Amino acid sequence: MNSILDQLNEVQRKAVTHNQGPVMIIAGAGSGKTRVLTYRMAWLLAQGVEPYNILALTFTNKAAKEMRNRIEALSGSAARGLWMGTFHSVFAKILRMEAERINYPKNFTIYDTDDAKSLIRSILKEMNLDDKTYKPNQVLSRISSAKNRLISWQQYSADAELVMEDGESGRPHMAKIYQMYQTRAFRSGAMDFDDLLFNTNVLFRDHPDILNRYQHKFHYVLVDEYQDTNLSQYLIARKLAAVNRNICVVGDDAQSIYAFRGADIQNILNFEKDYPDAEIFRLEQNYRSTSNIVELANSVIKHNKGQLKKNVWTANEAGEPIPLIKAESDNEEGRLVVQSIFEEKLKSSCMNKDFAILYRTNAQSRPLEEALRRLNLKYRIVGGLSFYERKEVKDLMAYLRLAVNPLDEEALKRVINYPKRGIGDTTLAKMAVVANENGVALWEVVANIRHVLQGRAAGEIESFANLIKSFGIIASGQSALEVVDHVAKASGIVRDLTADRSPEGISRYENIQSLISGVQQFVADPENEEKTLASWLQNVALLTDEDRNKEIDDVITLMTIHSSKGLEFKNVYVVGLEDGLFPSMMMGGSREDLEEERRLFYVAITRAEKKLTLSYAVSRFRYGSLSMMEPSRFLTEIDPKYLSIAKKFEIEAQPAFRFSDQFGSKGKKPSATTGPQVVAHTPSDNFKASDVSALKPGQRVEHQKFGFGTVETMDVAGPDRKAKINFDKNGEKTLILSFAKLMILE
DNA sequence: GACTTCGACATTTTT
DNA sequence: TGTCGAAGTC
Repeated sequence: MNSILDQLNEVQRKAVTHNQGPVMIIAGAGSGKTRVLTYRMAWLLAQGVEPYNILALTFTNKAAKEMRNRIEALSGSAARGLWMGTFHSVFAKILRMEAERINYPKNFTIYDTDDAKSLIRSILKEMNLDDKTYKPNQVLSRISSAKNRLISWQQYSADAELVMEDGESGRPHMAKIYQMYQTRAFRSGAMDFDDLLFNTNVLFRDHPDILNRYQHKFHYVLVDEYQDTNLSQYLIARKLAAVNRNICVVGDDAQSIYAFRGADIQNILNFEKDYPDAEIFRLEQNYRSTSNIVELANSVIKHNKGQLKKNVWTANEAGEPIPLIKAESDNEEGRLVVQSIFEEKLKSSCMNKDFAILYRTNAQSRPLEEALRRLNLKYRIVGGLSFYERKEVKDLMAYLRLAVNPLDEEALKRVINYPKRGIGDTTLAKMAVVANENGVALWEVVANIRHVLQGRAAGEIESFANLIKSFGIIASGQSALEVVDHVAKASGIVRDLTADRSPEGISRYENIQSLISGVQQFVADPENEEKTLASWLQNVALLTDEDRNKEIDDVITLMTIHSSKGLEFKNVYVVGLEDGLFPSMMMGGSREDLEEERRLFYVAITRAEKKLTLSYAVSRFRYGSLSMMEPSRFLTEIDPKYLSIAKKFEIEAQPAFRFSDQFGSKGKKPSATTGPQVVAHTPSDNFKASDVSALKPGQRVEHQKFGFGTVETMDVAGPDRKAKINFDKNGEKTLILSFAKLMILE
């Protein structure tokens, strides 16, 4: 075991061997974070700690899987039985064992985001609410953030402030929707992602005996990516570690990029307050990247305030300076980036898999794909619509869900008329009314349809109910593989798909086959103790990564920066560095939002080992029409000495700013000779883009970048309506209203 | 009840 | 731009 410790630097070694009491490891990008975590567990195992006494929590399946592989390489079979997985998967497992205690069926369903949205839509319809004021997405995220803060629907409706907020934003029925949503999901024997964590908290709160059992079971609790925990997760970890106090958290506040889904960076910033006796280790040596890359990243992140003190450095060589590519359009950006990859491949004889292209939004992938195809470069897109989101896969999954839990309303609605059996919307609506009136699940009505309906439709419903019941019987008796195979055929899905001989139809059929072989693999994997359909479903419901993609393929990877977290590539291209896109204009414009975007940029930069390339386009197709872009403010924050064409950037930056002239601005521009030609403006703390459809000449406005100004003239209304605005510090600018971030004052 | 067409709409990130 | 839901037609 000592030989293992030899592979660590001094701080790493201390962090690994200091295994009693609370520990926080602040791990800079590329500093061997995963290595420390895995060695720490291997070290514990070597000290004779039983694997089932160790709980390791991650955020992604990918991270959990990688850690498992690495520990197995170190400890071999001793690692078997470690409790390791995502927060959601570990606690789904625990909830499943303890389900009766909180009145859920043992085989509860896990609703994915689509199920949740569809449920919200049904509720809105039934409550006669307009889904334009109550956008399902917004409703869901409001509910989600409440649950992440452990606010039940009862507390929500009793909370004057929350209710007032909803009233002010024109959505007074939000609390009621939340209540309905929870009630219906509960009746369906279903939990959404947030419920898994919320209900774990409920379980531990209301059942001290259970909490006590797990507190004593887990002698050691490790949390990866601690900066991404939300309140719900934070409390779970804290409670579980309260007895043994052997909690070890690893994270990097500079890489916190999930505030939008409730992550609270304060959790890591306050660790020392929570555990005054905590031992803190700082991993500051970066082993991944060239010093140019490390220092460029540092020069970016230092614009954020309120960080944990750390100094990331590297002993690696300086490496190449960072090129900045300027393109006239998104298509040209694609061509230039791909061309650069092509040349780099020849020059340094890299493989395809040594390259990654990172962007802020999935929509940016298309021009890149086209360029890659033109040069015949193989690539793979991570994210986008995953395998499990395909219609045919979801259809089969819905049948399987029903086999395990017929109460599952979303699954029921999905397949009650697929394949076609003449049960239409009218009948369904009728049944829904009956279900609501009696406060029972939709399934109860379906299963007892003769009490409600007679006639042809009733006959169809009856045979559907019998089909589902027969699936249920098979599911409880046979192995997952047999069930899936049977259900695929008996449901009529296979027949429906094989009837379609078009290429798409064939590929749909192949997806079904692929799902079946997925079950086969699951059943064959010794790591999965339970081989039932129910446990497979639970497993799959929490799978989003395309873990299915074999890494052996030599392909270029395209993905969002978010999904690149934790990965590294020899060559990284960060594209679309334009204001409004990155940083995203969807963010409110507050300092916190901007800082999160900046951390996202930091994450992107630090994925690169040998060579980093940045790019932006002057114009880009968005929402179907062409829009003019300005270089990202982040580019101006980079110390130019790290850019290979720093000087050129300054010169080339001008055309980007000149575009306002093309729209007729005669305003005087500041005669700066270096840097961007805009007098910097820091948006007010309460800056928020206003609805500008009613903007009038004479009004005072604030622009995020140009500062305060007065509206001079307005174009006629239209999709690219423009306004001429005279800015106090930056002169006249003509802005396209649909893209300008303006706050109307007074 | 099934199918077609049209129109509106939204486009940030994920367990 | 493309998706998705709703209304309209057979």
